[in-house]
Amino acid sequence: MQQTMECAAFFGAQLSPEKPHGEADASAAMMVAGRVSRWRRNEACDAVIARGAVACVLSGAVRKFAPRPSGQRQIIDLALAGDYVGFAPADPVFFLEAVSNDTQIISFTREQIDGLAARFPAVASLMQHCAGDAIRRLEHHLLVQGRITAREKVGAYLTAMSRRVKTNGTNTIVLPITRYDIADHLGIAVETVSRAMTVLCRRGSITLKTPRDVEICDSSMSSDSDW
Amino acid sequence: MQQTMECAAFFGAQLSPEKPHGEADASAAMMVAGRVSRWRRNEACDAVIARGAVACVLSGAVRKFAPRPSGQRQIIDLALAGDYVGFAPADPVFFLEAVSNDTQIISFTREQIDGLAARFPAVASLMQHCAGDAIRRLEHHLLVQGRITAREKVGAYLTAMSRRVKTNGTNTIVLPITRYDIADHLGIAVETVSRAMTVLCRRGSITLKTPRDVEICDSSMSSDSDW
DNA sequence: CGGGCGCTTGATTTGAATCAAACTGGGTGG
DNA sequence: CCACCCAGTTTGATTCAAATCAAGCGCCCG
Repeated sequence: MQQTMECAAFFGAQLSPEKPHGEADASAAMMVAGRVSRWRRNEACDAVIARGAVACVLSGAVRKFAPRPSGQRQIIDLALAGDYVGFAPADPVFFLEAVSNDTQIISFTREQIDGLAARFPAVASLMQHCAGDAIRRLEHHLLVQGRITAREKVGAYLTAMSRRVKTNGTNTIVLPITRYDIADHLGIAVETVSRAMTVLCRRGSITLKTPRDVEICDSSMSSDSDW
Repeated sequence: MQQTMECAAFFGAQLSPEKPHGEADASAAMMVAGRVSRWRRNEACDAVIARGAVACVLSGAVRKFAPRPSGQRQIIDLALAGDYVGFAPADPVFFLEAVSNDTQIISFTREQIDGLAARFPAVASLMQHCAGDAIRRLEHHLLVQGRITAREKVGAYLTAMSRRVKTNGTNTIVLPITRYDIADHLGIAVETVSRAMTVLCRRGSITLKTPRDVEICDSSMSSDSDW
């Protein structure tokens, strides 16, 4: 997914979880309708999700955030390859930025989506499904934000990432974002993120090969006292 | 809305924000398809949103939460009359409870919704719209959760409620939930909520006629340093 | 090679949790 | 009818986790 991808295969896989018919056409139609754009690290790409539009991350990752007067950013959503953003009516409070170099996005206007959904039931159900995913992502994030201790937040973030990032069979993941981003995502200070990592290391819950390469040894770390 | 309501008028208003045709049929169909249930304060009504189902609050209010081992509840969503819940695939982590006596809910199965949406475009677009609303509610909640100080959280909660609750023209609102619920909603302690209220009173930002009746005097309180 | 960014660690401060206790009002039972 | 009880709320004292302030290290990139 990180490398240049086969869009057809990409949408095909998303569109046909159960129904084996019609998704080829739907996939082709989505490719034709959508506008693909490419962004570099930290570039603002918020224009692509104006007014009810929808966008899908093809490669790289994207963060949605609200800036704070203090200079902090409240990162409310992190969309990885395959994730959709922008179902809610666009709120001027939020910005969208590429997290990594060579982030590719395919975006659709509200009209395009409605048109596609009308012609292809598979697209309509994909959109429903993806809106549900977005809701689930937000709910989960809310749960993590509400966790009491900073260690739990960081642990929960790591285990969530290990589920969302491709792992090549190992339980080693490459964190898509910096410590600063993690801090803004979890609503805690960078130093606290760093300290939490250190503690988790000492406990043997994780191993840091480099700051970005994390091996998850004990996936029960997300709870000092579990849910 | 609090009293026994005219369902037809209710759905009619929701269905016809712009299109004046067909919504009468759609409204009638929704009333016939949906199952209305009635709950008392603190009753669990989670059964109604199983497996992709959708429910709409007719009167009263409903809270969606995840219990914590500590006995705390993480309230991730508060649905008032007119709000919809349950677009995300039901997650066993979450429970649904009535907040007030005489809470009425109308619930639809996934199949019912799909059927209605297929027959009535207005219903399909209503569902999209409501999913978007749910996302916005969650995003806003995430923003509030991420706010730094407890006073800001409480202030933001109050201003949000003043927008969502009917106010009879005045800027006095009746809080739909207890301090305990507010605490679990904002991820802070009851005592902290109470103290924050007291401080906001002393500052003149609000006036407490009774603990539940709040008059909003200065709606800029939601920010010690605004967004 | 210098500079800045990302990361880590240490010392200090502080806001909120926790522990503890008292007050209120509405509802129930004697 | 009154006494009691209890859920909800408020206030105070103490503790503690995380923010803040401060500094140093490694590394990539220009």
